[in-house]
Amino acid sequence: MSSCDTCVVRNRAICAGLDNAELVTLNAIGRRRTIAAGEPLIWEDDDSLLVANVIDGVLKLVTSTEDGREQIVGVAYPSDFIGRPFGQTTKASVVALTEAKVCVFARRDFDRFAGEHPALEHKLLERTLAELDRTRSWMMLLGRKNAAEKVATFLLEMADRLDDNRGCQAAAGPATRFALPFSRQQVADVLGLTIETVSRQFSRLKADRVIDLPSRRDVEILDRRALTAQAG
Amino acid sequence: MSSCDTCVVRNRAICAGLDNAELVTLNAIGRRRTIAAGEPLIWEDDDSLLVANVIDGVLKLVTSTEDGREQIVGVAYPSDFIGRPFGQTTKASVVALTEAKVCVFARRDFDRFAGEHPALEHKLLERTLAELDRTRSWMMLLGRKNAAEKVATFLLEMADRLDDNRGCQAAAGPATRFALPFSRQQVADVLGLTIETVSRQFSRLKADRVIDLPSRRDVEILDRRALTAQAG
DNA sequence: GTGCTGATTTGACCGGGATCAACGCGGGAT
DNA sequence: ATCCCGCGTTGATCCCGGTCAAATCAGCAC
Repeated sequence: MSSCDTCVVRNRAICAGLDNAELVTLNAIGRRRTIAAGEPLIWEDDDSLLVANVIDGVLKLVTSTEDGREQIVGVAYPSDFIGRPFGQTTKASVVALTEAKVCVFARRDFDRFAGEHPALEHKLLERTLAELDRTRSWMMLLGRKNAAEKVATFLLEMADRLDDNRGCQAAAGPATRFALPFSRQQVADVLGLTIETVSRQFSRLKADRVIDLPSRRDVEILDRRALTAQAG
Repeated sequence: MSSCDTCVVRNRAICAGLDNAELVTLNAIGRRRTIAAGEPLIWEDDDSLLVANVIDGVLKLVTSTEDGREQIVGVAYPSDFIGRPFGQTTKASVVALTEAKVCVFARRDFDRFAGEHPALEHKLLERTLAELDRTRSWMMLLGRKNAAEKVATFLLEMADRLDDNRGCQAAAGPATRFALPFSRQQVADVLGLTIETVSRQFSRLKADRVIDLPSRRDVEILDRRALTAQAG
């Protein structure tokens, strides 16, 4: 994606308000990095050594119990910020779901830079508050929605988020057809369900002609109204 | 609590780094307010008109579906910040669980003040990041833990948080005996369970001599090790 | 004290989603 | 083409936690 070539400059979300000299400095301390699908970038409960900026691709934030249960607690799309600035340890692993391009900063460097550039901290605060809102509405889903509502809500959010982030161009309304960056197991880990339940809900929605599943990873929303109704 | 008399000055969490003149200005735009138990301060999906600083008491942040299901998505204790700065609408209602003292700011005033005082924004960013971490670990609980694990985790967190916030004095390790600020229904709303299930888990823990329930709102942890084991 | 009211506990039963198991499909290697 | 192998789907059964109902308890007014 040519307009995303430089590491940070094009990231309007983080960089709005920074002047050119500041952007040059920020670029200087960041390092471009490509992560293969399935590769981790940050480990749960590790020292918080790096933070990063997603340029392209999708990553999951995941926590797990000793006995192997996983819960995906967040999903990072292009222009999202990942990692834990101003903190000693990370509380979630970050793993690439697709091949991902990120701009990595040593946390200490980033913290220092941020402390000296209030405009950056302000943007970061706004994003963090928005992420907190999103996370809280996901709690509603996990705690109070049934399997059908969870899957419908998930598909609608997917359509929105994947569209919002189609490269650097302007958004063009929610997508009706898209490639899921998740396996069935990962969908289950997002929704607090099992793989079998997710599969059954997908099959049911397909049988009811609410969605179509042209291939394992592709979804087409046929009846957005019905899907919205089922999201509760 | 005498050392908390002024509205903002004593709130180390938000105000560290502000000089005296700044504190005076911030105090000037805030208004002290007492909320009776059960009274709302902020409504879900409303315009974001005010933000506030908790001085004393406990409040819940709650979202609900049209059909009346509720999920508590956060709990605010003294020194916590509530409301949605830099945003048009609020995504959760805020309701006092106990009588609560808060320092209320018109959001516009607060936003402007924050924009002019990077030290305040920095503190707010740190708190928001910490809250996001806490919220994400709560997602693990909602999505992947069973009823016994949820209740055990809840009691342990309660003991920690209530102790951390005993007035303005220093913490003295997690409490073993405390008054729950929640009704059984509210515990259920935090954990994504029903009131009956919560009650049964409490009864079971009492029968197993892991906790004691001297009265409906009081809890005493008799066997912290066992409780920790059950938290998963 | 009695009676009222709402919260909590306890019991009986049921169902949604988990679990266990078998099967199908599709893409890659050869 | 065939064989794998991992992912996904479908079926059968089970059980945890929800639902409905009744009993009990704690305040509070009088």
